Amino acid sequence: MPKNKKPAGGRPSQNFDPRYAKKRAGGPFRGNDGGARGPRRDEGAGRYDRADRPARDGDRRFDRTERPRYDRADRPARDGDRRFDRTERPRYDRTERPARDGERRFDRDQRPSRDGERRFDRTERPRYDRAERPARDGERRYDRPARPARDGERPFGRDDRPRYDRNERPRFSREGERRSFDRDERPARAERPRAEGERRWEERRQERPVRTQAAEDRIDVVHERLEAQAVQADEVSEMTFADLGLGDNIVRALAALGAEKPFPIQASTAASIIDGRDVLARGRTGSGKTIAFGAPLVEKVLRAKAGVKRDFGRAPVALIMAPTRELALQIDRTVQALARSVGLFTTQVYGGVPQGRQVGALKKGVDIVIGTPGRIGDLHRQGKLDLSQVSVSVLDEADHMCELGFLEPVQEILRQTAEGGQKLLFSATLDREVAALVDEFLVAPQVYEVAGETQETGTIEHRILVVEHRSKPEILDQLVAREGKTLVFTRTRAYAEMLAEQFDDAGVDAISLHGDLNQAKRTRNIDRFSKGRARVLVATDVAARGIHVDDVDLVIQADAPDEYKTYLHRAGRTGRAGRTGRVVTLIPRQRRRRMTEMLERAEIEAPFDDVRPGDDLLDELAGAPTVADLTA
DNA sequence: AAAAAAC
Repeated sequence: MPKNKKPAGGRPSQNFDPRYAKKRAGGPFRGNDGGARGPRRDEGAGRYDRADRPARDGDRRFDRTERPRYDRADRPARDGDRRFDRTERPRYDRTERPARDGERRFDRDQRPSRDGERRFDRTERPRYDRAERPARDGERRYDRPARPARDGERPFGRDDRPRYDRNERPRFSREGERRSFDRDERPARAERPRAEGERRWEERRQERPVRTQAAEDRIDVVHERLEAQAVQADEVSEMTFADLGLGDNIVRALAALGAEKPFPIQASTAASIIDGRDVLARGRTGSGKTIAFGAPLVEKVLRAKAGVKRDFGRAPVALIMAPTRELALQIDRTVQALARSVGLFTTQVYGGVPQGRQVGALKKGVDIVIGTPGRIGDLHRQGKLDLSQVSVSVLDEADHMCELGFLEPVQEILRQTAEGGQKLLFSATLDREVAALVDEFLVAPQVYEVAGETQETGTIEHRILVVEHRSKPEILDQLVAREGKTLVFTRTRAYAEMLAEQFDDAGVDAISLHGDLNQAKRTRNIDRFSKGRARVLVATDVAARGIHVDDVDLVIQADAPDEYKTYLHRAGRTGRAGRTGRVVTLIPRQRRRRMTEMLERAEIEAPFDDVRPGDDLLDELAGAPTVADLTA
């Protein structure tokens, strides 16, 4: 029973909801962060706000957000227009000029020190050492418990490594340099007779030992458990959300979100989560993972808080982490709705926006924090986010969060949460990669996947188009000239930007999404695509995972992905929640073999077709996919 | 090699 009877509206966290903040933060500015530093409307509550009053007749209102910022540098120089470029002017250095006659130059260090004069000498000052200062009241110091070294583990310390000596390094020499390579002289690889003992790239790759045997064994245990706990979809098909142990308010909130009946992954994991078990769960893209962890998480936090007053400034007890800001925002939209229904509060903590708002929300007190690792770690280090009370941590896209660059910050954050806290790891491609986290943080995890949930039973049609490199732009133009929503993936940010412009020039409403855009623009663009105001979104892999946009019926991979997991996630932006979708991947001729291997790993069947601009097949593929296409 | 994630 929620202690807090106050309705959710009018409570502080509304101010931190990006949907409300959007108008203020947004703006088609180039190269700044969307004017987010301006005065905030919610700061002086009750102040008269002109924008809030309905417009009077003939009332002209100036809307800052609609006017593009004037950028002098963007305008071509007019004739005789002199532009000053700071970088080109050499710095004026007084000391380099010869002293003029009779000029006295003052050099402090040369002059004998005057009586009683204190001179500052860096070397005399003792170094400030945090560890030597007695801990302040309530200050928590992180001290990693000394743990015996694991087998084969090298303790960290630079001293045992021999110093790098420049002079011992063999000299670089151009002698005996390889003859320059001539493309045309060499026969194509397939035809070229194999030299004696030659192993080709694919074979070499297969032979390469990837991990030590110990690591392999440990990982296999995880993998086997994954297989062992598969839940049959029909076993749980009769369940309702109430049967799973969720309270009335949450069940009603779920219905309002359009979730009337639990999907298999939701039905199978809920009981374990509410029980407080550690959970690993794999569920196909679009199978409802957010609700699968979100609803039981809210239920659990609610039970833990039963009878406890919601104190001002209370520390969060649950943490959800995601790999991108957009995904964190999207998760919050679902979890916040569930949490509010029972009087709990959530806040988002992610980068690219000023901290103030997030810190303000934390100061008031929240129960569930949702965000990305960078800012969460940052606020924690600044002492603005107390993680010590977090007893449930969720990692969405867990395998991705274990990749290079993500793993360490994630580990560091999890180490700051309450000892023995519950951990939930979710992903559509949950695999051995999560072993690093499982080993350190999970205790006897329950592992779930839904039996029979394979790509073959999915609702997505896959096609591979083999194209000439030079005809790629035209082919893409032909594919995106269509009615439905199209999501185009590229490998780089620059190409995403370029394609969006190309489509725009061709008269197709296209926008981009990638890490070179400021957060205001990112949020605005994905919002425009969701609402259908732009029918084509060209994105990097920032949009590959987890992002849900209704009714995307065509995914185009302008660049093929490098990894089968990336293929599955990108493809999973369509065909969600049982709807049909189509994925078209463009590859150059020489990539056929690699593509075939990738599809095998992903367990996807897809026909290959050679296409040229203007081919009827392109128009066909641009049309809406039907169920018949899937069975064909 | 690129993308993501902090200022």
